[in-house]
Amino acid sequence: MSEFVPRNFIQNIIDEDLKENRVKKIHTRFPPEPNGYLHIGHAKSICLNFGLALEYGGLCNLRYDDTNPSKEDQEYVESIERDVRWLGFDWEDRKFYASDYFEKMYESAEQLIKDGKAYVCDLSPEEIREYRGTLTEPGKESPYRNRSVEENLDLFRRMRAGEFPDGSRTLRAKMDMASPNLNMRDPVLYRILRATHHRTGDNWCVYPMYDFAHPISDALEGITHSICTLEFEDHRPLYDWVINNLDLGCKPRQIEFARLNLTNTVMSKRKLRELVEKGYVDGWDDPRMPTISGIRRRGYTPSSIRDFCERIGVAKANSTVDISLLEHCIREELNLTAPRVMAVLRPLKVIIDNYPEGQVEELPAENNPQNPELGSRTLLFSREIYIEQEDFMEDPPKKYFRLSPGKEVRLKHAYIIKCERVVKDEKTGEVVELHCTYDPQTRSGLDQSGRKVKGTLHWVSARHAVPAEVRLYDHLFINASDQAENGEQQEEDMILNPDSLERLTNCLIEPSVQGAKPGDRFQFMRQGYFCVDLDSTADRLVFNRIVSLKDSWAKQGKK
RNA sequence: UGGGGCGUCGCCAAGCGGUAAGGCAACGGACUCUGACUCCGUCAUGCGCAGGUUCGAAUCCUGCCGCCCUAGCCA
Repeated sequence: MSEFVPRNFIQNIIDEDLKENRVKKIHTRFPPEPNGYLHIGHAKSICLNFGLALEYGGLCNLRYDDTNPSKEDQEYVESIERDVRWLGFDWEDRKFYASDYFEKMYESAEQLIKDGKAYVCDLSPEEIREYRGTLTEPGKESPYRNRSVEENLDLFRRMRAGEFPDGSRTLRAKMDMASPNLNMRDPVLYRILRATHHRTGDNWCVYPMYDFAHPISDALEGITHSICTLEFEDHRPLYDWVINNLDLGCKPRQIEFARLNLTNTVMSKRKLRELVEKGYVDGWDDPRMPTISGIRRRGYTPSSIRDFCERIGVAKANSTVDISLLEHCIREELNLTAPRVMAVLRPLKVIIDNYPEGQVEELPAENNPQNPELGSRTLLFSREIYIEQEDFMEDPPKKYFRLSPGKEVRLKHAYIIKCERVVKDEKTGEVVELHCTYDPQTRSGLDQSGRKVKGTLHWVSARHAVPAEVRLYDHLFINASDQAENGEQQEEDMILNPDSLERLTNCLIEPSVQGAKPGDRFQFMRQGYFCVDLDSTADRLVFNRIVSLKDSWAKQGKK
C-alpha cells in the first residue's frame, strides 16, 4: 500500500471549518439511490465519505435516497449493503432512508406554504417547461403562483389525500422565474405519483423531489459536509435555500467533486444496464464489469480498491483515470500475499527421455519468494510433463530464451532440460510433443553444475496435474479512436472488445490447488494473478484471471 | 446563447507570490531458478493563450480560447 496520502480540497475545507469552529465533529453520508448496482465510481464516493469520517474521528451514515418509488427496489439495497461492507466500511446503527423522513418533509412543505414560500401549481409538465423559459430567456410566473396560503394548504392536503390524478398538480417553491440558474425558477418540491414504494408501500401518493428531500435528510441526520458530484453544483443555491428557509437545527454544507471515469470501461448506469440486458456480459457481477460485484468476483481485494481510490485523488476537474493504475494496485498487493503456483494454460506435452519411467520425485517449492511466512509445498516431478505452448518455438526470434530445438531451459524448482526432438502432427504440421533430456546434476537447490540458462519455465507433471478451466479477461472496451493524442477518452468513442473473455478449458494445474475455495487467490507463475470463481465445483476448478503479470517480452513483440 | 464549474507531463494530481511534489504509464540499465518482483536512472526553463502588476507569478489583475454541467413532475 502506498504511504503517499495526498490532501485534497475537501480536507482543506474541513480543516478550515474545524479551525473556524463552524463544526466540532464531522459527519458525512453515502446516499445511493437503490435503483442499480454500485460500481467503482461509487467506491470513490464511499471511500471519500467513510474515509473522511474515519480520518477526522467523525461518523458516516448510509442513507438510501429513495424518493422515487417508480425506479427503486429492495433488491438493490441488499446489494448496496453487501458492497459497502465488502469495501470495509461500517455504518453501525446508522442506516437510514430518505423515506424515513417523509412525514417530516411533508410538514416542512406545509411550513413553506404557511410562510408563503411554496404554492400548489396546476400547470402540466409541458406547461411548466414552457413557463420555465430557456437558458437565455427568463421564465414566466405560473398563473397559480399567487394563491392564498389557505388555498395552497387545502390543495396540498388534498394532493396528499389522493384527490388528484398523477401529474395534475405539483408543489413548487416560490423563488425567481427570472433567475439565470434554471434550478431556481420555482422548482418542483412535490409531485403526485401513485407507485408502490419499496418501504412505505401505498401510504403516499405524493413524493418529494431530490432537491427538497436531500437537504432535509442531511439536516435531520446532522450531516456537516454533504459531498456530491459536480453536476449538483448548480443545485447548491437550492440546497441552501431549503436549509435556510426551514428550521431544521443544522446547516450542512454541500461540496461537489468530480466523479470517476476509467479508461476502457463505461460507468453510467444506463450503459451498464445495457451490457447486462443485451447479453454482452453475463450479469451485473460478470468479472469484466466495473461494478463492485463484478470487481469482487474478478478477484480484486477491498484493500486494493481503497488504495486505488486514495491514489486517484479528489478534485473538481473532470478526468479519466488510466485503468493501468487499478491494475497496478492489485498487482502490488497480490505480489506480497498470493501464493505462487504453476499452471499450464495451453499444454504442450514434453517427454524427458532419460528420466526413469515410473519415477516420481518430490521437489520443495517456496510459496511466495517475497513472503517466507507463506511457507512451502512439495511439487511432483515425473517423466512426462506439460509446458506452455508459447514456451516453445521451433524457429525462435532473437532473444527468445525459452525452449527451442537443441536449446536448454530450466524447469522452475526442477531441472535443466534440453530439447532433442520435435514431434509434429503429420497432417497439420502442428507441434504435438517434445522429447527432451534432463541433466540430473541440475536439480534446483542441489545444482552443482554451475550451468546457467536464460529461461525458466513453469510446468506440471502429466500424471499429477489437475484439470481446470481458466477465464482470461481483458478490457471490456477499447478506444475506437485509439491512442488519440488528445488524451481524454469519451465513452462514445469506445467499442466493445470482442476478446474481453477467453475461456480455456484444458488447463492443467499443480495438485496443490486442489481444495481451493471460491475467492482464493494465486499467482500462476509467469502469467498473472487468478481467483477461484463461484462456478467451481467439487471436481472442477474454475479460475478468473484478475490481472496478468507485466510482460516486457510481449511488449518487445509489439515494437 | 444565460448561469455554474474546470484547464499543471501521455493519464491522475500537489501547489495558495519565493523560483514546478508524488503516483501510474513510458524509456534506458542492474539483478533474477517468475522476461515477474526489486533497485538505479531518464521523463514540464514549463503550468490553456495573450497582456499587465511585482525584485519575483502556476499562484494576483485584465482579456481571450477550450472543455464539462444545466431548459426531468430523475437522482
